[in-house]
Amino acid sequence: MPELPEVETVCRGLGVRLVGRRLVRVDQRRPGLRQPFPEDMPARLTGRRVTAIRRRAKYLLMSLDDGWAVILHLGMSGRLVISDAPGAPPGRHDHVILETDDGAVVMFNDARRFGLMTLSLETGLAAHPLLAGLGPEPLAPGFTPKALSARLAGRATPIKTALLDQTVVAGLGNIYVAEALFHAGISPLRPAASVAGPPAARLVPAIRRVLKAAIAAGGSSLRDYVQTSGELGYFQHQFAVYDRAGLPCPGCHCAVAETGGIQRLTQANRSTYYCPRRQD
DNA sequence: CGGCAAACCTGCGAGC
DNA sequence: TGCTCGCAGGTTTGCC
Repeated sequence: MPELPEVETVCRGLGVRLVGRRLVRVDQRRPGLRQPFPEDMPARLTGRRVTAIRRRAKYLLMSLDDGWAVILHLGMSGRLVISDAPGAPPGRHDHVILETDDGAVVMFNDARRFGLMTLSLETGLAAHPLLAGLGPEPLAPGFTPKALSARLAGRATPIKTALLDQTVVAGLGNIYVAEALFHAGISPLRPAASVAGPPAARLVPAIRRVLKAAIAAGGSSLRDYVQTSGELGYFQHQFAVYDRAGLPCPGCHCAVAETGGIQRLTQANRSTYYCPRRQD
């Protein structure tokens, strides 16, 4: 579910309610998710003031007033929902509950438990194993066609697979890779190395445009994802190819009977959607 | 090292 | 109705 636009949306929603607030209650309801929670996590968070919240790739980073930071990942099905109902009974998959000094309640809910929450010293974040190897932020100025080309050079793997690799570019997932490749007119089957150069000059702005539009729409809600307010995202209504196998390509303006419409195939065990006529 | 399949876990829709 | 199967936004591990 949550790729860069969804995590960015959640990050902004959390920032509004948490930055400057003190955590007065932390309820940890299981030992961990993808990995065990740190020893005594509730005790180490209780009483701390939140000084900043930012996003790196698909990770949320929450800085505390004692020099520590929370690293949080939503996995496939994670949600962070804020309410104003302290003491409300937790739901089946509410794993960690944070309460602030002004009555906000943040529920970390994750049915599939692929999410993650851990602690790191702020000064050690850059070198943290989860974060150290990440590639460039696609919305930052350093993400240029030249920079992307350098990371694709020499790679035989399909461009679809390469863009899912978080060390190539940070934050893309299955949805936005498909959408960006469509808008750039690049086949997901092309060897990554062949995208270096002129195609990368189309791909970089396509990635940026798709991500910005998705953030503006509050992300994409397919099954699990909601914003911190509980509202759905609505970028799924703007998908050109993702989850649209057999439907008409928005670029071709041809009958599905003639073109076959959007095609679905499997690459590296994930579904890929594309239009063979407009992407080569 | 590069690339791919499987594993992690739950829920849901489709088909029988 | 109820069962089984396949599939789902991500990441890591282990095997060629």
